Amino acid sequence: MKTMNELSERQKTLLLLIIRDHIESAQPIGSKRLVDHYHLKLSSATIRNEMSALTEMGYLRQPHTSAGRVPTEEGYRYFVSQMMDQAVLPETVQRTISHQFHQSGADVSQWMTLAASILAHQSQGVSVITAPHIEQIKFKHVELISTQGRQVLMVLVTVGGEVSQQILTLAEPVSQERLSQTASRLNALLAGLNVDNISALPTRSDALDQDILTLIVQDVRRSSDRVSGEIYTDGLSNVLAEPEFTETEEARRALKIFGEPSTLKELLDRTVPGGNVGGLQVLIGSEGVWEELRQCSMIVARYGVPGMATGTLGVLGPMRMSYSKTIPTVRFVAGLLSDLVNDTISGE
Amino acid sequence: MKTMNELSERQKTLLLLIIRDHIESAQPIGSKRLVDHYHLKLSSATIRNEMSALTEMGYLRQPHTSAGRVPTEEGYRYFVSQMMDQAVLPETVQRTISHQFHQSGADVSQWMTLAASILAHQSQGVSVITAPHIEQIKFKHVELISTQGRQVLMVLVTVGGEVSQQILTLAEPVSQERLSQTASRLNALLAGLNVDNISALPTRSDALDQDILTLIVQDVRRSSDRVSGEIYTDGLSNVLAEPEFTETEEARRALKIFGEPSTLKELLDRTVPGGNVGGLQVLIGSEGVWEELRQCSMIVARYGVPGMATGTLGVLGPMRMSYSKTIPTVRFVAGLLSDLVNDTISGE
DNA sequence: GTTAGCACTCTCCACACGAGAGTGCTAACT
DNA sequence: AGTTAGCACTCTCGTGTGGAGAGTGCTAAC
Repeated sequence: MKTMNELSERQKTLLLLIIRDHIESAQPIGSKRLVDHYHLKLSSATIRNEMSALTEMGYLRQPHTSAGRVPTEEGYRYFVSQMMDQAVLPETVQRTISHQFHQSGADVSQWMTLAASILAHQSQGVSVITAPHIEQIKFKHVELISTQGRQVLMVLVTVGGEVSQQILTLAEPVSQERLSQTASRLNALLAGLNVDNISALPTRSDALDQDILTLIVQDVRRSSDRVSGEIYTDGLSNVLAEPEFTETEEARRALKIFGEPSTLKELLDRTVPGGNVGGLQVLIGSEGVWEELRQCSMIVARYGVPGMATGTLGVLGPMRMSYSKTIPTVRFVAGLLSDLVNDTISGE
Repeated sequence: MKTMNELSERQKTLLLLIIRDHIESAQPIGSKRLVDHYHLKLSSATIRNEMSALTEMGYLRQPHTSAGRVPTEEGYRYFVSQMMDQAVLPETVQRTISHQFHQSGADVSQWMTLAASILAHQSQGVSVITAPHIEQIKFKHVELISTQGRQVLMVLVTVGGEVSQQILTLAEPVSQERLSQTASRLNALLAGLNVDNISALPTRSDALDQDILTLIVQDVRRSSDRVSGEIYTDGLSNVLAEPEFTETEEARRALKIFGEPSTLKELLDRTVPGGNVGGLQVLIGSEGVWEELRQCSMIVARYGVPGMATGTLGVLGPMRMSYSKTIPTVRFVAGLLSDLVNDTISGE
């Protein structure tokens, strides 16, 4: 295959046409079909010549000698690079989506669920989102609540509004009053500090204060270390509807990945190690990091406020997915979520 | 079919043997196969006669004239009723499972994930668990934390240790100091009360106190109304491995239900409306409430402390699932979770 | 009551065969 | 030189046919 980049104008149109048609119909596209459907001013023979050339160049492929053409990974890549910038979500859709977000509560988990649902529905693929994760965690508030005997519930709030809770078991029972005093002392001491600041503090004289302080550091450090937040997903059943997954073997392999949230999470983590917010990444076929997903494509983006709180969202689908719809949707939703994160971080 | 309950001893053994074999092999069982595998002191002809009788009685079925026999729903039901009480999880497995729980953190969500994973793994089916849900919610503690401008984070703790958080937007900015005062007044006032008690309280003179109070009632009421807690699931890919789901149409329908957490939740809610803790329910085939799950069976149990906090756990699999392994596992895990819930409610 | 024997039925698999779709090539046309 | 019509060729897919194999039910003998 000669990868010379000299696609004639006609070859370009033809290639895009073929890919578009194949994305819709899921079938190999033949020369006759092309002339029939789109009234081109060319004969099928001419088109055959061009198709032959495109095949030679590596953009198309024949499943077998007497079938139509199917795009190769290279073909899809060209297709995506062509429509990448110009693809825009229709006004009406944009407004519908925004509307849904404004109707939903101000709760992060509701946003995530909604975003996952919208992405899955629009793209007819599987959507995956990680909750926004605070990158530089700053302490805001701690609360100690005695529950039963030596058990104490510690609620830790960070500047971004993330809340983590943990049940501690103390060496001996402590009154709620003393717990409250400890909490208020620590609140005064730690306000606005990050992990490193806190670790650098001198040891406290009060034993209880010091114990709690240690636990706080542990907890904050733990959530700093996590690469991403909780995971949300939707649209699993979409993928089973696609004809490329009729062979059960294929479906089984894909399901193994789509189905288990833990795998999906790892997939996202692996895929966008340090991607920039705003950028959109389109991984086609074997470009992806996962062996089992050779047949699939993935569109991922990071959202949030860099340096503060970011998350990842993406859509996973067959290589033959509707890029022209999915790409702008992912882009739009990422923007929307970024705005929401920005609002909650910096007040309104 | 005559449903006379007069199974001879020999028919009983034969029926159980056939079902056990079919659960393992997933294939219709013929008379010859039976004599070969299990060295019975009978000829294939005699077995054929008995099989014919069992078919007549509705316990077995022939997929087609010249195939072996396959259990009917009735057959499975008989099978389950026979092994229900005697099936016990091996000591070693029990210990392994307990061990895993003791190794994990003291966090509810970790317990759930672990339980789901264990169930799925042991049963080779799809596991579903709802987090323990407090039935009679009692107020324990509220905390108000000013975040940015008019936004306030409200953290609400109930007696069971459940924590809910919510972001409020007040009419005007309020100092952290005033928020803390309001919180401590409300904490003194509401300690140990349930929704109805709180609703019955006279209106507070302080406007801010009253506003927050109203929000607390709303929040508590909302979580009281939910039938069950958050849902956890695992083992989706197991089900795709089963031969009965090789026909894609079948698989697709099942996936539509297994795949979306919301559907699973509804399924559980519908299935165990008022089941008692400790009891185990086995739903075989069309006994279930879901049309699409005619081919499936479900084993569900409730766990927790009745009247306080309960949840549901279950395993969904093909009708041909390994009941003898799954039933005791579900029972054991339910007991384990009940103990854990009991511990966190009543201290240790 | 049990068993051996046998005819019968039905599935499954392999193979062949024709229809259909699509191609590549050549030769003629503009 | 680029485009087109025509044609032979190739490959898939659906259908049909014909054993081989498995399992049954029945009958007659033990």
